[in-house]
Amino acid sequence: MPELPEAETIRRQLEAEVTGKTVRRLELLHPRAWRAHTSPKELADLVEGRRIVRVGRRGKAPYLLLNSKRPSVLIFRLGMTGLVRVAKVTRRAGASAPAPFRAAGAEAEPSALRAVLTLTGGRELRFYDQRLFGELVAFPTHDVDNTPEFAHYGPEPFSGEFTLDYLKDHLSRRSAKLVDVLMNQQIVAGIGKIYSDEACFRAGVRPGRRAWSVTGPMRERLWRAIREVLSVGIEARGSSAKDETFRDVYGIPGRFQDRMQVYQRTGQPCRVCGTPIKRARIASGRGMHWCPKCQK
DNA sequence: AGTTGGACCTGACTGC
DNA sequence: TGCAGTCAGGTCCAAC
Repeated sequence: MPELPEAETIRRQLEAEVTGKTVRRLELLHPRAWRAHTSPKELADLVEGRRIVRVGRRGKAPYLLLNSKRPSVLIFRLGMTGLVRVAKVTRRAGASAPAPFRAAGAEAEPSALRAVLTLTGGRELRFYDQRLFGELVAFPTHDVDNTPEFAHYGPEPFSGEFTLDYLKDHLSRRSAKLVDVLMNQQIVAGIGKIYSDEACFRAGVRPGRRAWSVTGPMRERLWRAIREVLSVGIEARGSSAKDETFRDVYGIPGRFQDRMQVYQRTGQPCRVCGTPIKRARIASGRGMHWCPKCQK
């Protein structure tokens, strides 16, 4: 599932690959590839003929800052299975459907192709999304943090705003489970199932605890663990575990799954103490994983 | 307002 | 072998 490390991997690669290029054309290949309140024409107007001046990321979403005479931003909401690929333009001008893309890594499912941005310089960006939870979103501004997409977001985990006191404050005021608080994008942006479970393991705290019950040295361990585990995830170029379709823009899987301690390891021995990893459901029906001995 | 649970979606997997 | 049922989770939304 694309979370902050996966989005940051995409951001870094796109920055190197497409900065300075101009979007010639946007093709939308599925009615759910863009947000419903924007028409395809509005979206195309915000993207086509504009130069990519910067590549950014907020939480789990990479975005392109575009400009010609007026600024705009194109946000990739990746949802569950969203992928962004960079490819050479291989089809002839005027052809309506892109040829299946084969990259150095695993091949993306051609039927999951939702949108194509043709760029200058013979490159194109392809947006794939198997389960259709992702979409493209654009706004006529560079003030990204104040767009409807991100206005309600909490601080970036690596920003100076995400202090220990900030985390303590939000934990103490919540009765929800810790894992739900960590995944709440309004509290801190960029954490999903994988990295919340892994941060809790690293901090030695059970993800099912009520947030207010996380007190004392646990809070500082958790605060450090969040950033450590996200840093490791970024270094590993994201996570491509068994059920995960994530690939980088070249089609290459990430390596964080090799470092996972609890996520998707139900019943397997804890790498620290050998106790079988447990799994339980949280409010939204999703799973959380923890070691019953290492985590209190 | 905060918390909880369902809906959305489809490929992979499970069990009969 | 085939096919219905289940699982997976990011985000939104309704109900309490």
